[in-house]
Amino acid sequence: MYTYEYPRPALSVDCVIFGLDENELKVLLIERGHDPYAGCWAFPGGFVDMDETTEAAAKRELWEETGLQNMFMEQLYTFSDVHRDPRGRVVSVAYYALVKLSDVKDQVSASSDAQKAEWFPVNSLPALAFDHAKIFDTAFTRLKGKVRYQPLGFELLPEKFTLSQLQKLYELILNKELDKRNFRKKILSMALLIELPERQKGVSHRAAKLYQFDKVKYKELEAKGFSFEL
Amino acid sequence: MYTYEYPRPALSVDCVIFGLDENELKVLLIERGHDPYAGCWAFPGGFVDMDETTEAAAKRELWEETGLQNMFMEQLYTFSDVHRDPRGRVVSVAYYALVKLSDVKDQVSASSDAQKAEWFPVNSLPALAFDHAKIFDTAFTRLKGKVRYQPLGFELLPEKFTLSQLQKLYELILNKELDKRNFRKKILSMALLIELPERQKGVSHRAAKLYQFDKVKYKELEAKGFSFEL
DNA sequence: TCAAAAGTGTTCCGAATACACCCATGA
DNA sequence: TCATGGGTGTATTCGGAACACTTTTGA
Repeated sequence: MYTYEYPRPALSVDCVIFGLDENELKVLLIERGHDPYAGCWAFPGGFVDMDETTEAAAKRELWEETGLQNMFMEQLYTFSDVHRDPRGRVVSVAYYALVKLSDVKDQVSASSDAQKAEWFPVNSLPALAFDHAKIFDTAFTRLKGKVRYQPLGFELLPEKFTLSQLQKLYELILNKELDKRNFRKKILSMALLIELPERQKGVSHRAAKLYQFDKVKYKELEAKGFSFEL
Repeated sequence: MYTYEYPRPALSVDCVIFGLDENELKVLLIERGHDPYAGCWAFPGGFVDMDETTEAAAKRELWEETGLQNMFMEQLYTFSDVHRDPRGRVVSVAYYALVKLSDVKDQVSASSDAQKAEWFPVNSLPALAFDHAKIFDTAFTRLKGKVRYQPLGFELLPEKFTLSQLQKLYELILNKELDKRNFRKKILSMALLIELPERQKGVSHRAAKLYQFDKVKYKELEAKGFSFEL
């Protein structure tokens, strides 16, 4: 057996979780109960066990701290500044995740009894612990970049959504207005949306058709070289 | 002072270094001198010291093992499979780098006395140690994806190059033929190439004009929202 | 004079953009 | 009946794709 006898940095994970709340993009933060940075807000995270991958650790921590699971999650970047944690050398592998906030909004506050968890609009975050402001910037930049050529948007919407909801989502993330007719033409021309035999309910105006993203078809097309692009 | 008293995975870095050799894209491999995987080829890499970032570690290892420095380098992905290293738990932060192979070809073999370093065409790699085949796939996929919307190609060419060299490079990486006139039109229309008052020498056909990439101008345009795209 | 690569414009087609009005619904 | 958002088509413009011949050079 071979072993390494050098001192090792500690290894942690952190998760930036995005959720769409009505007309605002939000992220989930945890209020730290003790030092360092007691009272500060931080992304959920923790240390990696010896028998789990970093991705498994990220999912476990998320489950433990927020009760969330089964969302879209992807590795973001590994942060290794020597002094990023005052307690000593900690290298952190960051992930970002997208959740259908409409489905889980109550769930989060209910299950995070020990710690205070809260959704904050991406444009008005409180002071963040460690280098989490940097992690957030990296995550948000990645999301903005990737949403244009990968169908990430659907991970943030409910299963059934209207075209206006979809458009608003893109306008929020890309931070620019889109033409309604052109947007619809383009998104429908990809033939990746299933039109449901249902409509919106309880709105005081004409009810919009509901659509669903056809994940199966997307996977097929993707394998054939098709690339989603907005 | 706070400390963590849990067992920690070891933390290493690995570098996939791409170089363009005539009409082939190659990567640099090191032959392993001892177990595990003695005699196998692997990407240069090593363990992260307590007082350096992973990026610094990657650059240091590269310098120690190959004598290379000052090349373009970017974090690729962090690999954390529990059994990726038979010696125990090792998490590795992988980087990829691009070098102007024409400038450094001899340098590498000269400085890597202790270990055998060799450039292999990306399409005929030997068996690789650990999960390095997976790391390579990730790196090559990233390169192919990123070269289209970031001016990475120039990192692989000599300072002064011809448009044909540039085109061949893109054809190699994207693995498809490009139309000469359209390619030139497009690349010149970006106005990011400086036409030098020089030409190719020693060729038995009409000598091509030499160009240089205008990095300064690119940075300016990029800051204004311009995006390179081939 | 031959071989080999450099260099150069135009036409065509499809996609992106810009743009304005009627429809359905609940209050 | 009014306010609110849902839903639809066309004309124009711009960029991408296809395509072939002349020029220069050294061997």
